[in-house]
Amino acid sequence: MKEILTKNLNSSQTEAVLCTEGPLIIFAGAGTGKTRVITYRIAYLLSLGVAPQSVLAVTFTNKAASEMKKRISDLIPGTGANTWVSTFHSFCAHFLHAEASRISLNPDFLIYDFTDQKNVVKDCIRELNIDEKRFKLSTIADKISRAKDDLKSPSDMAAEAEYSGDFFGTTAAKIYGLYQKKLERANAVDFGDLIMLTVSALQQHSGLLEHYREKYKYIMVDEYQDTNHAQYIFIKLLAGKHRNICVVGDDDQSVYSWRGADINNILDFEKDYPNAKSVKLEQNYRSTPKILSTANQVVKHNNVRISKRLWTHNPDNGFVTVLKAVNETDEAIKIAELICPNAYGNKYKFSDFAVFYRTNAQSRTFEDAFREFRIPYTVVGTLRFYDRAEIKDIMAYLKLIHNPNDNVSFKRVINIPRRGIGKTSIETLEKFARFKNMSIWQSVPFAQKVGLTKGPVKALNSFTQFIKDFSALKNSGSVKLITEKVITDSGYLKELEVENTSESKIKIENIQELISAVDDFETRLSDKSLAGYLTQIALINDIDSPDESKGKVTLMTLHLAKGLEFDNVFICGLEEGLFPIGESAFNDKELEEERRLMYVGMTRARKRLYLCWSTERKVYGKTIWNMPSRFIAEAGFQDESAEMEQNRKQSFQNRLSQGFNRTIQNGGLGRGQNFRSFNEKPFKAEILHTNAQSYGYMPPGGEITKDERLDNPAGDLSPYKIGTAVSHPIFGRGQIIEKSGAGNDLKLVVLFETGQWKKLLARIANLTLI
DNA sequence: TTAGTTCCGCTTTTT
DNA sequence: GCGGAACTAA
Repeated sequence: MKEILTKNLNSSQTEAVLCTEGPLIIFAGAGTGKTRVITYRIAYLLSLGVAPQSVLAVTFTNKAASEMKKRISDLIPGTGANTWVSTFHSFCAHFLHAEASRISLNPDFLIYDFTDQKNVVKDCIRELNIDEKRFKLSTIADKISRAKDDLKSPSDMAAEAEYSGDFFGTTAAKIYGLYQKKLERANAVDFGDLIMLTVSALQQHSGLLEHYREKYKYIMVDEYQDTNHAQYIFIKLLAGKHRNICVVGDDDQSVYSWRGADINNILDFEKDYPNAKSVKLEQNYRSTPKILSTANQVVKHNNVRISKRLWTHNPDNGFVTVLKAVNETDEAIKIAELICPNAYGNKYKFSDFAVFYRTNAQSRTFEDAFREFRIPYTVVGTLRFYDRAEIKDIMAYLKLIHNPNDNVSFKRVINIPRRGIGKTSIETLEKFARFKNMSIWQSVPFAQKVGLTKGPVKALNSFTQFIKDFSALKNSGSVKLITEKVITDSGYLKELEVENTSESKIKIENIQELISAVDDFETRLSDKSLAGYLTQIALINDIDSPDESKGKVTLMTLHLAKGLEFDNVFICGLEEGLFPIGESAFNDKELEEERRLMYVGMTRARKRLYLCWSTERKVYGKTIWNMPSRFIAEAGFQDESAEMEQNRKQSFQNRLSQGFNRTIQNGGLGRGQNFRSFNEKPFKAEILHTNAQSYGYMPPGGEITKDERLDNPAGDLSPYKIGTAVSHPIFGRGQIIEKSGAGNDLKLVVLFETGQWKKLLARIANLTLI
């Protein structure tokens, strides 16, 4: 086994793998083979005879967990599959189910997501007669979540606020208190509770703690820089006996402090475990030296970090460059031009490109431009499958069948489809329920007594009957059957069919997809119960969509980019106020987190990295002028941006004089389209996501071939086109990105592979087409 | 009760 | 400039 390891690992990776006993911290820089080290380390442990059941590996995302599981069982077929690899939340959910009786918890608990949480908070704020304007839903819901991340109860929060004379905090604590009561009454827990309840169970029941400590002799934590206080304590408790704890992370990639992550957990690991061994993985296998040194240069500006320096043996064949645009549309067009099929002599697939931005709102401009340029793209992460209204509706029915006391779900579907049960009816009923300390469901029989009119009473009764009719199926029938019955018998599907709009058709499609996801769940998992399904869904917030990104350019926020890699990366909107965002530049802590986010983005690039900014940008419908982001200067581009300003001004003038025309001849739209029309929102978002094949443009497999090159604009007979790859006797290979003038006066702006930009007179530049 | 209209206020979002 | 929530009219 040792030979296999050393053959496939470098020396520090090997060192980390072989160190199995005692606390170990692995500082794993971007692209240094972190997952490889974790999986090999587990494989090595098993090869030493450690029982797979006594190894616990914890991650943050389901994606990371399943990836790790797969790689372990690839490495060790058979026993490898028995190691316990899961997310923090999923582990705790299992724990709470298993130990429910010991800690007087009803094991049928539901898991509330953030939307559910906000709904409960809303109820609390109204019930307590608190000014909704001053105490915003999401702010309070967030504050409650952060409190749980810090293992703070409502009274802890109240005491703290009291002490510091914080009125807002005092009120928030009141809301938190009521919120918690409501959750208990509905037999629901939120994400924060999963961890917090587990921690307190372990703290209060020494028998339990002893048992789990003994069980998990080896513990590994991935992305340790993202752990919050509760998770930190949880791990500390579990590892308290054998102390074989190995954490892996990169403080430079800590970008979730706003979600409670505490970077000090990783920075202080060696203080917490004084005899800890520390290994730094610094050899990068992903990026070119130029990209790495630039990223290093940027992150070096942070004060709070563990010093490290990434290096690589990779060939130096890429570049980092700055792209300056005149406005956000121009930014998108310039990027589209670089991506469009002419780019780089057909060397790349669309899926080799990624566009990162700080805020989701920025994606729209790119969607418009890419559509115009016939560039297939996929926007990652905007609206997740299980967050769609129609899916949440169906899920609410299922939750209600499982647990009728779930007020959030009750209120969600009581009038969907419309049953004539309005706001006032529900409010009266809810008030009564609250007074009697019962759920809305339990108060339905008293509807008439409370003064509801005939119609609503009748509708309420038939609704509760409808839910009750599932009671037999609930325990014995398949979840798929229940789901199908809900969809049809509730009239939900019917209403969508009658609506018959493009939106309703998509909703129906999504519902069908939900059914196949349920089917998938039933064939894959051993726990086929409704309860099992609901837990599963609460913790896994997306369905697998393997081919989603195939042959498409990826658009996403920088946060979502963590862990991924692409040959060509565009980081956009690099402007003060947008990235670093808002007021973060005035707060060292926040600024450093923004800078880490920049570092994360930069280190995603394998070969080419573009730092893009725009002098002018529309924000909330108003045009604003921004300074270039300090991160551009920190990356060492003070001079270039000045030089390029000249080029850009010139090129924008040219564009203006050409009336922004660009003709696409072999795409579906054969006519010249004016770029101004971008803002007119030509299609619905769903249509934007259709596979590019439907345009007759992308061949299967997503490879770009010569035949699909964009043609010349009509009437332009010059061989020099925007996007054409050329070679220069001195500057080497490059690509035309701007052109102006004609004939003897034809000027070209060429972006060379070295990253340099040059404006050349075509007649004397001696360029050759390649 | 619901449909239509106006008004507000906007980072990031692993679970 | 857009979406959600709150208000208003029927």
